Order: sequence, then structure tokens, then C-alpha cells
Amino acid sequence: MDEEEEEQKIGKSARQHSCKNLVAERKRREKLKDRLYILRALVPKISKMDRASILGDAIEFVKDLQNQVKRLQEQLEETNPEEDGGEQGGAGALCNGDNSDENGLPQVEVSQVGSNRFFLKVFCEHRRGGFVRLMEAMTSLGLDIVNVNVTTSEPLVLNVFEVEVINLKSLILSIFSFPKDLK
Amino acid sequence: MDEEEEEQKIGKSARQHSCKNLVAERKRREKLKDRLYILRALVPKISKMDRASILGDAIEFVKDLQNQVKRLQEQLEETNPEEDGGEQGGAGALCNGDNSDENGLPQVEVSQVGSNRFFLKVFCEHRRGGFVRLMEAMTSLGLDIVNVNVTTSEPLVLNVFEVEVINLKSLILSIFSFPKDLK
DNA sequence: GGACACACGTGAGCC
DNA sequence: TGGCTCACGTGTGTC
Repeated sequence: MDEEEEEQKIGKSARQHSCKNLVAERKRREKLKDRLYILRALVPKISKMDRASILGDAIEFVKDLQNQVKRLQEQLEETNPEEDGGEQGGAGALCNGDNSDENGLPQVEVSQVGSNRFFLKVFCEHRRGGFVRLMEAMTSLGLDIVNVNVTTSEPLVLNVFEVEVINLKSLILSIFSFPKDLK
Repeated sequence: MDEEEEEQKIGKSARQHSCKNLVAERKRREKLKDRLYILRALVPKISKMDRASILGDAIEFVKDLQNQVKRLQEQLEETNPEEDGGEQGGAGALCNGDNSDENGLPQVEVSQVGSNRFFLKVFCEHRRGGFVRLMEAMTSLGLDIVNVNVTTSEPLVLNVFEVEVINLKSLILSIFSFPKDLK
């Protein structure tokens, strides 16, 4: 009927295209928007409501979650000495070298005080965050830190750890014989 | 030539606005695109490359990660009933509370021993990794940890920190008065 | 009034 | 060919 009449105009191609593409585009936009909102709802930390911020927060959140998963897996491995599975890299938190000064090598002394218990004295220059890294290194190695005493007379610091050992003593020694790993 | 004629018609306001808005819009689009790509790079499961799919995959991935975290936490609690893995310790990542167990509240005591120096005693149940998180929390708050002494008689542990304060005491108190944040 | 963020319709490219 | 996605420039609203 009328449908065929209008076609003789020049505008057919354009009009048809516009009309169909229009609604399709609308749907696409709407879908995108919905997913963005869903993503925003999943992310607890919302800095701002704008799209870019939503994405940015989502990115950070994903990173945080991944770190958290990694940590938990490491912790689980620690508490469960025999455990199969994962080949994913753990225990790699030691090597973080952005340090240029060569002096101040830590003096390390290991003495055995029980069947699987050790005193570990680390005497070195004070570095911010170094102690935490030391702790993390040990715990990530499966060492149970029973007691720790840190005494500073700047710029020097003496760390005394009492650790319950799960792994071998040789492992400990090998680790602490690479001072650069501890910086 | 013709350009100047046309400008007088509607006025230059429109043109200037267009020109500035144009480039701004371009930047916005580009930023959005970049973040989308970053997000896509973080997500291992990539079904398709189109925007909606990227968002969809990201959504699913976040859900998966959350489930995984939950599972790991449960597992950790299960194998080691006394301990609790907690929130990840990042900068300012203290407030992330879904916490149900109420027992084992740490006793915290803060005493001022100098103009900006404090003793901080934290007496609580021993939790694996808890001490490191404590340290990280403090350092991330700008506290200079001068001295620390940790003494354990399982399952209890007494942490004594001597800290040089950069921020306000009220900040410290406010933080340590919410024990659930320290888990 | 200007900076900013968004939705819109449209042209172009790709299966 | 037609459906689908994307980038673009612009109009409009808000702070």
C-alpha cells in the first residue's frame, strides 16, 4: 500500500538505515550503561559516580582482590605445610631491589635453641619497611615467629627473632646469606 | 572568506563552545577507552573484545574473585580455628568490615611519652599475619616505628610499639578503638 | 558563564 | 547484503 510509494523518494536508504540503526544503538548504549552500573554496585569503594571513575575504581578493586587472594593462598599454604596444587608464584616477595647504597650489610646470626626453634639476630641499618619485609619473608617461608624484639639506636637496628621452624635450617641460612634480598 | 560570514550568523559562541567541547569529549572518550582496556587486561577470561563483553566478563570476574576470597577465608578459619586471615593490608585499606566473631578483642593502651612520641600496647590473641598488618597499617599512616617488642605466651601476644607520630593522636586512638578493623 | 559529563543520532567499518 | 559495533561531533544538563 503506502509503503511502496514512499520508497521512490531518495531518502529510503538513509531513512531505513537510520531508523533501524537508531534503535539498535539505543539498545547497545543501554546495555553498556546497565553493565557499568552493575560493576559499580559490585565495587565497594566508590570515589565518584562518573563513568571513568567507576572503571578506575573497578580496576583498583580487581587488583586488590587479586592481591587478597594471593595472600590468602600463601597463608593457607603456610598453615598447611603439606598441600598439593598451586604452582603459581608465591614466596617471591623478597626481591624488591631499589637500593643503591652498598654499605650496611646486615649481620645475621642464627642459633638453635630447640629441636626446631631458633634465635635469629639481624643487626643492620634501619630502613623503613625493612622489618615488615623481613617478617613477611619469614612467614611466607613457613616460619612461625614466636617472639620478636626490635631495638633501635638510630641509624642501627637489632632484630631478634625467635622462630619455630617448619623448613630446614639450611633454607634459612641460604636466605639470609643474600643480604640484597632483604633490603 | 566564507568562514567569517557564517560566524556572524549564529554568533561565535556556538563555534567556540563546539571547539572546546570537542577536544574535551575526545579526551573523555579516550580515557574511558583506556580504562576499559586496562580492565580487560586484568580479566583473564576474555570472551569477546567488544565493550559490553568486556564489562560483562569483568563483572563475572569480580564475582568469582569475591567468592574465591570468601572460600579461602573460610578454609583458613577451618584449618586454623584460632586464626583469621583478614583484609589485605594496603594503604588505607583498614575499613573493610564484614566481621562476625566478637571474641578476642585486642586491648589497646596509648600513652604519650614525648611531644610526638607514644607507647602503644596491643594485647590480643595471636593471629598469624596480624602483626605485619599492624605494622603496615601504622607505617601507612605515617607513623615512624622507633621500637617494637613482641612477647607471646600463646595464644596471647603483647605488642609494645614506640612510635614517632606525624599525624594526630586522635587519629591513632580512633583507629585502634575499632578493633574489628585490625583483624 | 565556563568546565564537565552524559545521551543522542549518524556515518563508517567489519563480519 | 544486513546486522552489529564503534567513533565522532553536537546539544543539553548540572555544578
